[in-house]
Amino acid sequence: MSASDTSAARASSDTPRSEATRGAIVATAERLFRSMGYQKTAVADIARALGMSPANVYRFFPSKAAINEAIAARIVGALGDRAWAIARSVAPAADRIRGIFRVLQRSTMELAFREERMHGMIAAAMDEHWGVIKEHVRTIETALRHVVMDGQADGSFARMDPDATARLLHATMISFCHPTLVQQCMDDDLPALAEAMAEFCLRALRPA
Amino acid sequence: MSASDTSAARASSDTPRSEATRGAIVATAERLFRSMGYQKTAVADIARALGMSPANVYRFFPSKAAINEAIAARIVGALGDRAWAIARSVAPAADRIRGIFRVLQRSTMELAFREERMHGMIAAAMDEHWGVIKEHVRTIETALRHVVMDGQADGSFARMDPDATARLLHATMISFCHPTLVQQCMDDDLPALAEAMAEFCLRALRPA
DNA sequence: TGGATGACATATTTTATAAATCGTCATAGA
DNA sequence: TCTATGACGATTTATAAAATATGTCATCCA
Repeated sequence: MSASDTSAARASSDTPRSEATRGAIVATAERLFRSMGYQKTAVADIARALGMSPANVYRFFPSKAAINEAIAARIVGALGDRAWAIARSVAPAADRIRGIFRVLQRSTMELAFREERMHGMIAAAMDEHWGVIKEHVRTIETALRHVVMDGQADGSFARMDPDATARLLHATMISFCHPTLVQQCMDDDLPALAEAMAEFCLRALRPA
Repeated sequence: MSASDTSAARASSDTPRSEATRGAIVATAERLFRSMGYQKTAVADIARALGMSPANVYRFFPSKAAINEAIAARIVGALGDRAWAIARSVAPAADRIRGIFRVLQRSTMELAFREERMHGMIAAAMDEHWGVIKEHVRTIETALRHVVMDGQADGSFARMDPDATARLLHATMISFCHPTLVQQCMDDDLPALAEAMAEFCLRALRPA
């Protein structure tokens, strides 16, 4: 659901065949991006790995940037999925907030440590306003709003504007989830900050 | 008080004469940094503008980086001063929190719009962990702690750990005060975010 | 005819080279 | 003696040329 409609070539209408080829391109590109970085891999590299001509890749993606975005969408899509898995769980709303804070912090940190290449790509995506980022922010804020509304419904959260509240919760997460910042604050104890921030936000959310 | 002891040359012990020369160098450097950017101005430019030789500049500063830091210290020092002016005022603690959030947001935004060059320098200072930044963060967090403790003393804030609370408040401000982020989110309504975030934090601070 | 390709024009990146800057030091003037 | 300077090596940065990458198109094959 997350990373399929990223304005792909659509040269051929969405036949299953071309759908599969797009998937193969994305999978191969992701593998190459992991090993050599997205800036160093040429579409010629991707094409060669798939045994096709470079020109043919452009039958399935309108540009290299579109391939970049598709991979970035997979990465942030995984984050969004984890957040939503918690948002939709049956735990108390407060625990779901804690869980989302924790999982997004941990995922971002793992990305930064174990997949520096991908981490750098996401950082670039934010610097350069790639389309996927806006979508991802929306996903996270919607998940947060979902939990906020649940908490309001069962009386554990105060009745503040759900949209505004979700935006604020997301903003508080930026300090330990934004790629640029986690790289700047690598020596800080970000997991502890995330935990403390969740508790702080829950204080703000408690009913009057 | 803010930007004087940034590890200057100290070649000559702090005679008033050399103190004045250091000030002249800083003032000239700042002017040049404003007009042509800190990376494009050579110490030769600074020296020429002052009618002295480049080598002589190094009698007062141990390196170009030290000059950069001195200027950066002036910039962030001004921010810290404004924050402290509010922190020490006699307004209710809650209003002082609001004021600090507002003034830091506005100052950062003005820097980004009206003095792009300096804004870029501060962003670089954060990326590259210049010493001034750690100092500045401490200044801001101490000012926040000051207000938090005042609020706790008069019963308007809950009795949470003042240090941890100050760190959290500062972390929430990052989303609208960090140079990199304000440049990324220039189209967002950051002033409104700052206002809303202040109210949100005050909810967290209110006593049980 | 639908799908793939080699060849090609343009834009970007890499590389090799020249220029400039940073910072040190021995020396000169007050 | 204290302050300032010109000259100098090491390192960075600007520049121009070569190489590579991107994206398009007419052509070719099933």
